[in-house]
Amino acid sequence: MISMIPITPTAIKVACSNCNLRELCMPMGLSDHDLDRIDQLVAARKKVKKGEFLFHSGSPFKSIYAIRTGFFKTSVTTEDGRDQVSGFQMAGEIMGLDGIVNDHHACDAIALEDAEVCVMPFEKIEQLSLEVKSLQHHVHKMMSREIVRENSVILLLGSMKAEERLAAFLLNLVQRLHARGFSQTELVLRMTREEIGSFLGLKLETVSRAFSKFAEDGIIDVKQRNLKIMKPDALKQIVNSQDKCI
Amino acid sequence: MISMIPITPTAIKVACSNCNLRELCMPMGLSDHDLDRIDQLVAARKKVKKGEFLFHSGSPFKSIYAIRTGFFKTSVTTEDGRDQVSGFQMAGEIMGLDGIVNDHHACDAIALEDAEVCVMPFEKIEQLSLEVKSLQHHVHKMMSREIVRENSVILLLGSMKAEERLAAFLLNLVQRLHARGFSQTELVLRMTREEIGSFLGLKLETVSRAFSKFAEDGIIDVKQRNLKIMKPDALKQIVNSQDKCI
DNA sequence: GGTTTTTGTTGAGGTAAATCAAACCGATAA
DNA sequence: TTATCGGTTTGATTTACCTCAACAAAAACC
Repeated sequence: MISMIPITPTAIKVACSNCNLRELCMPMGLSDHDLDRIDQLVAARKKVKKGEFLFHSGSPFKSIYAIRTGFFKTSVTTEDGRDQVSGFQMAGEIMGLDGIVNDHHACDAIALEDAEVCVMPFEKIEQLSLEVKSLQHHVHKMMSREIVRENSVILLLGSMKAEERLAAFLLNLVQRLHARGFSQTELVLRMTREEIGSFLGLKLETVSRAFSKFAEDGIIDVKQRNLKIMKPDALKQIVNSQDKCI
Repeated sequence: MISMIPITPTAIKVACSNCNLRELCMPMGLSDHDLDRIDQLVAARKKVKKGEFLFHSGSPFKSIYAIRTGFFKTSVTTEDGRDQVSGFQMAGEIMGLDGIVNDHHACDAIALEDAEVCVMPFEKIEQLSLEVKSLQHHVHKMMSREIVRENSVILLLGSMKAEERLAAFLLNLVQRLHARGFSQTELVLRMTREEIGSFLGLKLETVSRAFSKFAEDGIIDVKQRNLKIMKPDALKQIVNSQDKCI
């Protein structure tokens, strides 16, 4: 689905001004002058094949990346080798912001399907932010958005049970896809059950069982990675189903 | 402990330049000129009594806050009323960055003991960031640091079991306290078992049992909120104790 | 000082999710 | 066609944590 985002394969100019994802990664309402300058932010486009790393945890931080096409996962690792998926990213989303503090990346970014990203050297962004106020504010917003996103993941991991987590995850996925012009009800899961489980703090068997349960209840229709949400409201209710007995 | 940070009660000038926490919340190596301007960032100091809110989730975002003295918790809430502690903050740390994206706060901030914070209007910060490059970079670092911190919380919640979580939590606490000049081994817990549990995604009974277990094993010495770490290495080993059987 | 309230500990039993294990499916290749 | 392989489903069993409950110990309140 993601890869169906229309791009004109000929004459791709490395420029944000004619990018159809502009409103997702760049500030709006820029003057022509500022727009010209913003175009210089993207040093290059980079293709990343399915399964390849965009960056590794610990590698030097130079740039942040905006996804043009494709789908990524980011994962964090403990000293003793445990790792966990910390997020899934789709077109228009930004990766690499966690590298700023210590000048090296704090997570791995791995493509779950063939992808293309815009490479934006962070030095350049900071340079230009000094002059284009709306860009500066946009950067702040991107980072704040990531903080808020992680807040909600923390809430999910700390206070929800298996089925609630999966329901919240699915709703979040379609919501983001819908914002990109895709269906509100149908989607293709780009990740394995194990990766979903890792993200949700569950084992793959538990994820599978939750899928089966939802399907059995007629809430969703799953066939492998193809998923159709039959009763969105039922999903929402599952998420907000904290025992309200009292 | 925290409240023992020496401050001169007389003639407190609202100025970062003579604040002993400067190196924690502000960039270093500023020229005198820039330092003068930074001093203007702090609009006011604000005292927050134990149990009071510094800000509420949903309330309009205007400022971020640097803790001068005291100890806070932040907590996030689901639609259906579940809430969870998303972090504990101590002197020199910043709160409120999650408010930037949507112009309203995304969590509650509650003082766990009488506290004092520096109120820094974010508009002012952005304004001054346009001119003081090191401040701009500092803001980016603060936000990135928060992203990385949350990453590690996600890892904790998603992949560790009860005792590992508590051990990681305690180590993180002393490490931060130590960076502020306090003991590496002794600390006073500013929060209840329930709040620790909420943060760690556990019930208070589980937290209490884990404490008792650690004490029984001679790893720590707990008496109410007073805690002494007898074997830091044992704690570290518990954190990194993913079954390495194979 | 005593009384209430809050906070913390400990035990017994129940349950959601993990673990272990087997079978299944779809894709790719021999 | 059959074989292989990664991913998925499903069942049986175990276990870590939760729940419920009683009690103890501070802290707070009058």
